[in-house]
Amino acid sequence: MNAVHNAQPLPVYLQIAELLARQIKAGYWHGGERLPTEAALADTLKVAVGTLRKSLALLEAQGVLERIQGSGTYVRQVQGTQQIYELFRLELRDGPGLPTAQILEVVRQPRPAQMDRQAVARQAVAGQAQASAAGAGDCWRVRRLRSLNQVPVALEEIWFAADGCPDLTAQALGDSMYLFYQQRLQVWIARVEDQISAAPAPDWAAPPCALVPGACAGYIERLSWTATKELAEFSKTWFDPQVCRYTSRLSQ
Amino acid sequence: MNAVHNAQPLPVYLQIAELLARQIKAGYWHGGERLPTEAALADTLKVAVGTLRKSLALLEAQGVLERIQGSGTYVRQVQGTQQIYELFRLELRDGPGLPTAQILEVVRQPRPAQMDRQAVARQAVAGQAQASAAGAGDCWRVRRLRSLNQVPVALEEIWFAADGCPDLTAQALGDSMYLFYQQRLQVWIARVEDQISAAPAPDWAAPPCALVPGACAGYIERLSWTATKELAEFSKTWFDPQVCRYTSRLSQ
DNA sequence: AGGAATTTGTGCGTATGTATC
DNA sequence: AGATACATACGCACAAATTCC
Repeated sequence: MNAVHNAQPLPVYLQIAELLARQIKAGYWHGGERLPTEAALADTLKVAVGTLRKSLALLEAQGVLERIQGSGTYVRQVQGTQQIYELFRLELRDGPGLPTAQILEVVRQPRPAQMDRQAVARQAVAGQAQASAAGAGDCWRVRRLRSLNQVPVALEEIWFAADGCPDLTAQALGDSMYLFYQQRLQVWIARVEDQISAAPAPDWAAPPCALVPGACAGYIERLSWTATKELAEFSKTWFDPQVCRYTSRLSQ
Repeated sequence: MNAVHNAQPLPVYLQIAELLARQIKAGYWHGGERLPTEAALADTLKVAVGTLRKSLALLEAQGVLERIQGSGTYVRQVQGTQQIYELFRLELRDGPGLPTAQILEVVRQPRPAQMDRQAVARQAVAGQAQASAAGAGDCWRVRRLRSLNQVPVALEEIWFAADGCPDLTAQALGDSMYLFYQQRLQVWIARVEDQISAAPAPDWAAPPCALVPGACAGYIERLSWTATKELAEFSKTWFDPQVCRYTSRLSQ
């Protein structure tokens, strides 16, 4: 099964979440403001209240909104861009900033070993290891410098399958890899798993990033899956713990 | 407003999630196994399908279950203990292990500055800074050594308000602070926010933990809130990045 | 202080779409 | 192709928290 050509429309609740996030980003709703009530919003957006609630819950989990029972739904103070597509979770120490990216290098490489991980639960049941399939096809490896509010904060190394994307130049990649995946590869990232620890910065670390090769840095490994549960991306991120932090919110 | 005496029953969907997590921990459902269908489970548990789905979604977000459309709901392979109360998110590099804790120290201290943070969204609207209220009451500071499968992996420093808990000894604290909060203080932790970076290990680091004072370690700061949005806990965790990682899952 | 109105949280039930087997 | 199982969407009733009068 290839990753190309599954250009299905997004579920309504994701469209709504995306719409609201864009409106907030555009300043239509400003930080601290109270949104209309669920009933009013659902009415103007022509969706059921339950559907809207799912969108609002998602935006709350992402830290875009705060919902207070009996009071209302509020926009949290500062916001970055592209809340939905952008699963970037690094924030400056005084709060989220505007994320941008600068491409440092684009090369073609053999698929790294970390992308061979299997889905654990199914494997144990289905028995047959559902064919390691694509095998060890080539991957694109992209190196980027990430900034928040123009401040360089992290270095990224990203791998994704080269099939479905025979040619790739730095110009084709924008600030958001997820937007690129969706618009150019028709691949929608539905789930990510991050593992955060600390590690020496890579040997290609150099100014203008404050990281020094071998010096201690925050370190993130990310696996991203498509809506069809196929592994779509593997990335490593080294960030400067003096300047930014990884933020994770969980509610029950 | 004090934190004591709000012993309200948990919402049904949390009770169900708790029940399922305990059954899995007890081995009633084993790793890789497929659970009964939503309809069957909802029927035996005497709840509506929608309510059960909320429980299953929560357990999936916590990494306990994996749900596959058209196939079923599966138990993920290895599991720690107390999935619901325990929001511990450190895992060994080969997967989650059984978490335990050893109390190193319990002392009474003035409230740290980090616990004075305000709810941003409301503040901007309500204007009046809703009374810094409790002011700078005393806190208990607990230091613990955390292990996974008997392997020491992290050091923790935890603060929580001393009111409602005038006396505290190491014996009164179990392996799970959240269980302690719930059973002894009647405080239910509903939401946590973690910020992960890297930092030098504290000067009280010592064997049997592999961390060395001043050496680079993974570093987590956590704020925990009650269901009534009151700040309940502040903690710092230093972990050995050679042995374990912080794991964060997000799906849309 | 207190009660009514407002607003989100919880729970229930149903119908339809889509992926898997 | 048919049966099974989860995903999405709709709608309603009541509880709980907040706000306003």
